[in-house]
Amino acid sequence: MANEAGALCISSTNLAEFIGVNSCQIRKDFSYFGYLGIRGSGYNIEKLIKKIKSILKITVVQKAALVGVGNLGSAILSFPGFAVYGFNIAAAFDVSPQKIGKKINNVKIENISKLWILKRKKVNLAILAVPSEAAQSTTEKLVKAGVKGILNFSSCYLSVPKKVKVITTDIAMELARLPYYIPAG
Amino acid sequence: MANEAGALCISSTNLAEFIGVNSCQIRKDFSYFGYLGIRGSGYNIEKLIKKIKSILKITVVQKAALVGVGNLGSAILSFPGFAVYGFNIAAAFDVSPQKIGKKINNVKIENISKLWILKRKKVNLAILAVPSEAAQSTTEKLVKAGVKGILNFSSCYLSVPKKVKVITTDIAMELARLPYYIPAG
DNA sequence: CTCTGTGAAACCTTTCACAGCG
DNA sequence: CGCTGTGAAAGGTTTCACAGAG
Repeated sequence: MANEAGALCISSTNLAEFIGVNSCQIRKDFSYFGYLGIRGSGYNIEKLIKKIKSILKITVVQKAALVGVGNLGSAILSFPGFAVYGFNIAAAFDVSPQKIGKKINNVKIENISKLWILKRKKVNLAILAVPSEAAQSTTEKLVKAGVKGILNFSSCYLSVPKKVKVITTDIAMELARLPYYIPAG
Repeated sequence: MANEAGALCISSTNLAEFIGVNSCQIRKDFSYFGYLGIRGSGYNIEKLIKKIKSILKITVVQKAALVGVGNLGSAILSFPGFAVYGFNIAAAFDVSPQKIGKKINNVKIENISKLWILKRKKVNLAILAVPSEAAQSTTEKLVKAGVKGILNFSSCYLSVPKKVKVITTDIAMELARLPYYIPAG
C-alpha cells in the first residue's frame, strides 16, 4: 500500500515517480543504508524518515546562528521552513547600530563583535548573509568562534580550515542556470 | 601571467586552486567548448567569460518575474546580485491587497490575477517565492502565461510540462545538509 | 503476484600522463 | 619551459534484469 495521506508504506516506483527519478535509483541508494524495505509492500515511511534523519545527523534540534540581518537575513529569520528539519535560529548578528537590539521573530540582533558567544552557546552552524566584501572576514570570525558548518549566501568562495564545511548557495547563479534550458524564440 | 586584478589570462592550475578543484577538470571541461586556451599562458579571462555567458544564454539582458512578495520575495526584489548576470526583475506579483500597488526597488507589485501580462511582456523566467500550498497552482498559472523557466524557492516538487524547466532551491534543505559533515562532539 | 535487493552491464566523470604548441 | 588539450586508465553512478522474500 503506497499512496496519499495515512499510508504506512511507499514503494520505490511510487517514490521515484513522485520526485522524478528512476525506481532502481531509489532501491540502490536505500540498499546502502541496509535492509529497510519490505518485499511486496515497499518502505515504511516513518522508519525511512528516521533513518534519513539519523544519517544526516538531524535527529536532535540543531542550533544555528544568522550573521547579517539585511533583506535576505531578515527573510531567513522569519522563514518558517527550518523547523521542518528541526533547526532553531539561536542567535542573529549584524554590524548596523540601527539593527542591534531589535528583535525579529523573537530573536534579538546582537553586535557582530559578540560572535564569540557562539562558542559558549555551543552553536556549530552559521548562516552567512553578509555582503560579499565582508564574507571572508566574517567567516574567519565564525571559525574562531568554533563554528563547524557555514551556509554561505554570498557569491564568493570562502577559504576555511579543512575541519569546517561550507555549503554555498548563490541565488543569482541558480537563476543564471535557467536560460540554458530554454530554446531561443 | 595569471594573477590578481589586471591579469589577462589565468591558467587552469590557478583557476582550479581558486575554486577548489583539480586542474585537469578545468582543462577537460573547457576543451569541450573548443580551443580557448593559449599554450604557455592559460585562458584569456574576457574570452572565457564571453564563452560561458554565450553557453548559458545570458549574453543579453534577461527579464524575470517575481511571484510572491513575502519576506523572501521582498529580499529577492532588493537583491543587487542579479545584475551581475544581466537579469532584470521586470514584474512582481502577490495576492495580498496590502502589497498590491506598492513599489519595492522600483518594481510595482501587481495583482497575481494579472500574471497573463507576462506573455505580452515576453517574460520567460519566473522566481517563485509563494507558500508551499500555493506553489503548484501558481506554477500552472505561470505556465499558462508562457513562462519557460521557474526558479522555485518552495520545498515542493512542481509538476510542469516537459518544455518548462524548474530549478528548485530549498534553503532549509541546504542547511540540513551541513550537520552530516560535522563530527559529533 | 508485488516489490525489494543486488550482481552485472552500460554509461558517465575524473584523474593520469604526456605529446606538442607558444 | 609553461601550459593546453587529450587519449587511456581509473573510479563512480545509473540502469538492467531477475532471484527470491512477503
